[in-house]
Amino acid sequence: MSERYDPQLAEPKWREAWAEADLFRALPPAEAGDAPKAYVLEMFPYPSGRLHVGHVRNYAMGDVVARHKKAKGYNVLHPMGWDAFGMPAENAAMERGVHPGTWTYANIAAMKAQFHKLGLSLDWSREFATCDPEYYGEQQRLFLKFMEKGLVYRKASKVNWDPVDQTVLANEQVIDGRGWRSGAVVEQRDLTQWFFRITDYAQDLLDKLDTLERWPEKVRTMQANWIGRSEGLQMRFEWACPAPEEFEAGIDIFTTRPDTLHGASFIALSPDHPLTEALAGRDPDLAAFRALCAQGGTSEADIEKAEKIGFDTGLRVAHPLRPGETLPVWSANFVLMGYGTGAIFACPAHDQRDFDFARKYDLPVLPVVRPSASAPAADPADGLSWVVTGAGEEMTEAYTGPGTIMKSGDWDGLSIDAAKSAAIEAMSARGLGSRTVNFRLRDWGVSRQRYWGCPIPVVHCASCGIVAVPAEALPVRLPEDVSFETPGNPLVHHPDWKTTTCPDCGGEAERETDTLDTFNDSSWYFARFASADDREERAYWLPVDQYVGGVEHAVLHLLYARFFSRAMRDVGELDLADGEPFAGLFTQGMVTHATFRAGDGRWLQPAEVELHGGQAIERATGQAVTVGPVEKMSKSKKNTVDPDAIISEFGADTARWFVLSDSPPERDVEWTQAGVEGAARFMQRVWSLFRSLSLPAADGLAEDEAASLDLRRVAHKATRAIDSAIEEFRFNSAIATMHDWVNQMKKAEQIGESVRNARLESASMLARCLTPFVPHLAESCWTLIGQPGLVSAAPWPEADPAFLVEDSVTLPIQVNGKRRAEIAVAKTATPDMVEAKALALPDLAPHLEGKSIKKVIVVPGRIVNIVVA
RNA sequence: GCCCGCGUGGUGGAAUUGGUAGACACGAGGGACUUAAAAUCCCUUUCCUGAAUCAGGAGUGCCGGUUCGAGUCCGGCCGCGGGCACCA
Repeated sequence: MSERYDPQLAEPKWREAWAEADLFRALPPAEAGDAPKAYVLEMFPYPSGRLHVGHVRNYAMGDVVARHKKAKGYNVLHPMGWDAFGMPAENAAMERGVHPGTWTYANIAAMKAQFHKLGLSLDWSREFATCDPEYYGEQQRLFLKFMEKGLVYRKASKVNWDPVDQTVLANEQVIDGRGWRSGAVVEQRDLTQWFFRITDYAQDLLDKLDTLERWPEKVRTMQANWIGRSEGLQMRFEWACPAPEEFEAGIDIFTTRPDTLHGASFIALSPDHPLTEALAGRDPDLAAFRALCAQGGTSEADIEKAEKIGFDTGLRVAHPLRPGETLPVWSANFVLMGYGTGAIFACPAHDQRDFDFARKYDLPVLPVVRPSASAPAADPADGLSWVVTGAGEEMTEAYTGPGTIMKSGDWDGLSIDAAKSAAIEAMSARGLGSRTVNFRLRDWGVSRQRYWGCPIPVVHCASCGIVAVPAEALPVRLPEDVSFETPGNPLVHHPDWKTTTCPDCGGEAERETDTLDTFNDSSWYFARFASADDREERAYWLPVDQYVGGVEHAVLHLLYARFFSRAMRDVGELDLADGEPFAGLFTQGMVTHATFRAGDGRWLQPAEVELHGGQAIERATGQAVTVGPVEKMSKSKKNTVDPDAIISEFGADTARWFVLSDSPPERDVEWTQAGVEGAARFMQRVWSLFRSLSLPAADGLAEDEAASLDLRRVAHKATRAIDSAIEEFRFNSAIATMHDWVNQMKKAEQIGESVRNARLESASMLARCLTPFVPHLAESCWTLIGQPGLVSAAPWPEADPAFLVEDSVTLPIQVNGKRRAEIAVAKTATPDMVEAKALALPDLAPHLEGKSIKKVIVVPGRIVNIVVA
């Protein structure tokens, strides 16, 4: 038996043993007996071709949870698959002429081999790729069910259009107003697109966030902000001038500040408002204004820089509460068509945007809220001067704080909240409006003009319109013979794929050429893992008990999946009462690395750099290297680390151990060579510990009972601490405990044979605690001390409560809150006994001399504090 | 601008309900073993003061408060990170 542990020999051997024993296959519900179920899932990867270290961290975390649950007696489902549709495959096709499917499946094979080397406890029997026709066929069936239920619709919407690639781009793909691939200036186009009615569930998606107790607060907040509920008044302003054609009824607006209605000074319409559009048809100047507004980019930076511009339409509406007063109707670029009604009433005194606009166009500023109830209306000490007309020189910004209503007739003296209610009541009574809730959340546009995605399973028939593809004709398969020569959607250019017949009338028809946004694919894969087609088995496994993935999916993926499981439930496809797919969520941090830059500005790979003390030197040239900030690993900065290289050099266990140690899982961890070497050293240290126990025992030595008891205490306490640390996702703490445990075992090794039995017991427990983290090493150690079978199949060690409590405790003694001494007392000592013993301590005499004791606080088992004066 | 989160040694971090601040690890320094190196093992490592394995003082971003006792709770600042953002 070798003195050194060799992961290259041991790791493949144990993986074979696990495969042979079929250890990680989830049991069907009927075979699970009394075992409770645990569905552990990590976000499945996009098959880019290479695993990166971030994946290693993500999957190592999931594996700790899955293996721990298994050891605790759960029937565990821990599957893996591939999020396989998407742009990179098409890019590869365009750049290298390889078919997206060929490229994707080759990548899957390569990555699966890498996955295998990590020793994860995955049930590969449920593997699939979302580009498998069986998978996307099922997705098409769901799409049609949603359509039947009215959850799908088509409408024209503005999209980012790349005129070179001839495709729609997501907002993330538009960089500084240009397409990320082509570099062409992106245009706004109106296209008819498919949408999912996610907004139907807006309220429920918001409400149920409160029930997701095992989700990070941060993610819940982000989703709540994204859904963006706001309550207010939707009301109508009626004309005080000849009404424009087709808009005779007036203008509907939405406001969250109905309390400021008396301070209204103008109406602002979005440039995209139907009324603006209609008026522009007759007024070239307004048309030019609209064109000007459309020019601005959609990026955040553009919006921030954009100056407020407006156009006076010349129309006027009546103020509903101030007889005889009228308000001008403007079109303004800061009003969005996509929110509320696309029109607002502006109260410049109490809204900064309205204020800026009013200043620019010399519109009235009419304050109707004063900051404090007591201050007289015209008191300059209020910080506001109550200018009623003109440009409001005295106000430098809008007042949006709390206060009391004034200059508002009956509402004077009311609080803002009371005035809001009064306004809503008043408008309801006049039949002009009502309380309304608005959401920031928009319906989900799912159309993509792409080849490598799930085809939308409908046909367009000249006489029947849009017709669903019948169930027996699913899946609608992507054509294999496809060309990427022409820019744009290959499905449109394909010679005959889209040509078909109408399922209803049998006449000529065309297939829909849009494919589904790839977020659809990841919105229900967890249900598919639970079972391909058995609803009861899906009900058994769902919801996912522990989901693990990156925080970058906090909104989109996690929100879409929550929508999908509700929609699936409502079309009778899923038995999930509250519609929540993920009961527990953990978002892990990234793996970062220092960046290195040569004198001439080239980025250098970590392997090209040698560190000497504080100095970094380029190996090839011997020149000094600038060590840059620690950043997320990226190819452009060359600060990536290849997991394969690490595994070949140190083994998978070392890589797993390193990415879980030191930093708390939710935080970023910095990859360092020294840290990896430290992890590798620890593997050897553990190995030597077990090896010394595998040597033949010396005879005839009496047992050292006190030392044995100490060691057993260490083992049982550590087991307990590791157990709860894993359950609470404090893997770094679990690892610190194991370090400490091993240090204690090393000390016991020096004591030797007289504590052999305790060392063996401790080692057996340690091997089982190590298993979720470093399973291969744990197997080798388990075998080394003669334990039967596989430790991966062994139950979690029981911590005996008898060893968790000490007979005596060491209490710190404070005088006026400062620690001055400590005493050892029996666990059973009463506070009085502790107090008496503490006061008698000679160490304390100098601190008590000449002072009177006012109080003695004894917290049993914790601390003694003597208060003196 | 709005909404979250976080500030602890040279570094990553620990301290779970207010109860010995700095566990554990990395790095650094010193030592043992060795012909030498690797490997391994041992010691030191928050700061300041002192006749210095001891004693005293300070210390968890800053200022203040509550408490016998605050890294932890409260108020106000400062700094960093993240999310959203003409959302009416």
